[in-house]
Amino acid sequence: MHVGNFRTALYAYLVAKQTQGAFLIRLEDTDQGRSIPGAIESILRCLLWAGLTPDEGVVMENGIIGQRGSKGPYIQSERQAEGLYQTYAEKLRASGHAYPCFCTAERLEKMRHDQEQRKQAPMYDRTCLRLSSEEIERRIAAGEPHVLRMKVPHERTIEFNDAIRGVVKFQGHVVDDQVLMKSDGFPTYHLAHVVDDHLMEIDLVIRGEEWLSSLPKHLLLFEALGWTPPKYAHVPLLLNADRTKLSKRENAVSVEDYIAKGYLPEVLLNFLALLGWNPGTTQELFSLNELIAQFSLDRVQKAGAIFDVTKLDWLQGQWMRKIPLSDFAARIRPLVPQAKEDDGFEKKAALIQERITFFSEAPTMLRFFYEQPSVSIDLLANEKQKVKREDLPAIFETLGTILGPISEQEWREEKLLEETKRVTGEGKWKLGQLLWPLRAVLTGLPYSPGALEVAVALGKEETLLRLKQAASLPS
RNA sequence: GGCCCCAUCGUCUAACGGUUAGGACACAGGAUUUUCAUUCCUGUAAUCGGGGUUCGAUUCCCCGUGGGGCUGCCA
Repeated sequence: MHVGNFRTALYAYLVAKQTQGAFLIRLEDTDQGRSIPGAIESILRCLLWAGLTPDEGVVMENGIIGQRGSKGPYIQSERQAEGLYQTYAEKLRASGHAYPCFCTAERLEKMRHDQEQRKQAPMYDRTCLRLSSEEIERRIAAGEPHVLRMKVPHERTIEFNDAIRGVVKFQGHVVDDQVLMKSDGFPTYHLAHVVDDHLMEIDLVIRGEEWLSSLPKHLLLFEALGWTPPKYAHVPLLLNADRTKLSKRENAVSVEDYIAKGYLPEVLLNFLALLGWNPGTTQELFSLNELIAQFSLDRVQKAGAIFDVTKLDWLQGQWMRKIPLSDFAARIRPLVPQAKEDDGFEKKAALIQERITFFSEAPTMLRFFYEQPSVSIDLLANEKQKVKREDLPAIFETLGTILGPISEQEWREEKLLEETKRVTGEGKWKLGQLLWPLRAVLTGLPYSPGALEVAVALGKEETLLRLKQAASLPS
């Protein structure tokens, strides 16, 4: 699930909840060639993770996908199988709002190419609109592949009021005769959207700005079918740093990426809500319920927002301190990857770094122990490659023995400093990194982020709770 | 090329036509801290350009400029 779609889903959810409406999931899978196995599971999992549970449509319960609601099916391929879109396509054709087109892909390609050469806007030239009804019947009867195109009234001006953008106008003659039914019998998005949103009694459509230019087509279709269109809100796009449309190439754009990195659902929700919307106050931290209470479309920004995750880490820190003590250990624990028995520290450290990017200290510290011969002493000297997670407590214990009982006053800073300098060539910088986490774990004193990480790695949940209690956690 | 949308600090953004143009993140400096954390204080930093309208434009209008989206038998 793309973060941009996730934000749109959030906005839709918020409006649905604050207006006592239903948040509905419909699966738009009319392009058979582009269906990705497991995609719907992934999307629903992300929604569930964030607490955006659908009231109706395609739902997931106990990991099983099902459908709920009286206006189903909610999967367009199933609706297509029922001949639902075909019915309305025929109505449109009968009323003269659509016509069959037999043009081949090759001809269309050549046509567009020629139009571009002549510096014209690429648009269907209506060759097939001039076909006689006899010829049309004959070619259809002969089984010739064809599509159904909508006949856009060129003389019309289509005007509409977008909830975010206000009044927007289009001249009919610049709107292309969009394909409504493909030659494989599936509808295109345009037809499916109009038919389904009417049948499912959708009264508000929140979608990305990339749809704005096809809105006149949709409005015309609602009109041709004699239906009242929903309200529309076209939200601005999320952008790359260079202000182009947010892409996978330049950013981590999948919600699953952020889940894997250990960000809390509250954090992603809070972050995304504020990218393009603000309450008009100085409040920065919002729970889902607060968003439901305060969100409004008229405070959504018109300009696109750069997807800059810098603020995400700050939010993570804020929420880490905010969540209840009782939840804390349970929510942190699963973030630590299950390293294999024979994974070395390097591997483990890399895994941790990869998965918990906001705990920067621990991997370095683990590496230090791993590479530090004088600390590892005999314990590690001969088994460098075989160190297991299970060995960690022993290592720490050994360290404790070497350093003597650790107390507030008798802290063997000198010795460690000396060793650290010898091995790393650096001084206090590494020392602080090492001492505090270690001390915290060994003595149970709540202190550093490294301690948190070590405690997680060792499964010391009591320590986690103490750390949390100290309320001095960095992100 | 055509059509449509947009334009305030580096980023996210606030500002009934009248503010020293505000906040947050990031950054810099400082205080607290037996950590590179937290917390606190301070600082650097913006209205794309040009015309109007007005006593007065960030705000309203027009023209530029810049950026983006669409221009598929994809959504």
